[in-house]
Amino acid sequence: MRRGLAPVLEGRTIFAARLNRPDLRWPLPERMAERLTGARVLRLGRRSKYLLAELSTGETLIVHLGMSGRILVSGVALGHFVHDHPAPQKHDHVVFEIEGGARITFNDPRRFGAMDLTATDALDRHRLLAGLGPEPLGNGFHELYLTGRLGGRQTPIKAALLDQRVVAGLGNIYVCEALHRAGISPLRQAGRIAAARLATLVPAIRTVLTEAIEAGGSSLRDYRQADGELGYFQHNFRVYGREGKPCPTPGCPGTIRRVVQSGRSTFYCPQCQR
DNA sequence: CTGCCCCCCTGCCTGC
DNA sequence: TGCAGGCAGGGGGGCA
Repeated sequence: MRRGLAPVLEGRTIFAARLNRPDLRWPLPERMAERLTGARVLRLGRRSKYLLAELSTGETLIVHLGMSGRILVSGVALGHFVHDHPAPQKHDHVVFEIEGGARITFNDPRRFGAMDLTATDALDRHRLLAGLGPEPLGNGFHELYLTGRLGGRQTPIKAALLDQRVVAGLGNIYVCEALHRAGISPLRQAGRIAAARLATLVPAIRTVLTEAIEAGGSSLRDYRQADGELGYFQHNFRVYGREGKPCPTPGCPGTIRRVVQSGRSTFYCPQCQR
């Protein structure tokens, strides 16, 4: 999402912001439209699943897509196509008009998404960002860190990896996929994973994320890239959503199972994940 | 602090 | 055709 939006946002001024309702998951920030209008986007960053638009006003706009959120760019050339402004859709909650003709529309049927505005120099202390663990693709995420962080924990590894304080930015799909690649059962207690297996988990997580980003993400129902195109990593899922299908691990006779852990679906192969 | 459970909300699909 | 129930890429908050 960040990669798709950066070219149309970075260095550009926000000409207008239209709020079609006062809240998403939480109330939108006080006077949000006024605080954004006329601001230039210096840089579009990301931390965990939060998009961070650093503004010339000294504030940063924080955006989270929740489960069903989409951000759509129209009115400018993206790749080979000029995407005309589409007809307004139900659940278009926030619309930005950008210098250069781009329109950025935030659409979110379930409204689990969120936006906030906060002083850039206090960004690290923002309540949504303060407790986050290391970035899985960054230097702070490695075997030693993981061993230390998971040591003694009784919770299943699946739940631990979904805990954003342990590692930031992993969701249900990518945790399932990474555990399968590492040969670790999602049911296994986090504190009781052999060091050798934990060592494979770090590269497994990195590989899954890198491949998924390269594929433009995973489109199941709602997700679209910034240009409206579908992501296609869903075609590379090895376990997610594949209950009853044969395990794709070469030589593995297993069948993918679905179980529920802390209220979320887990998909795994009981044969090759231990 | 840990682990668990509920909740926020809409839409879509299945089965009866 | 209608309706109930289950499910969905997240994550805050309350509870024991």
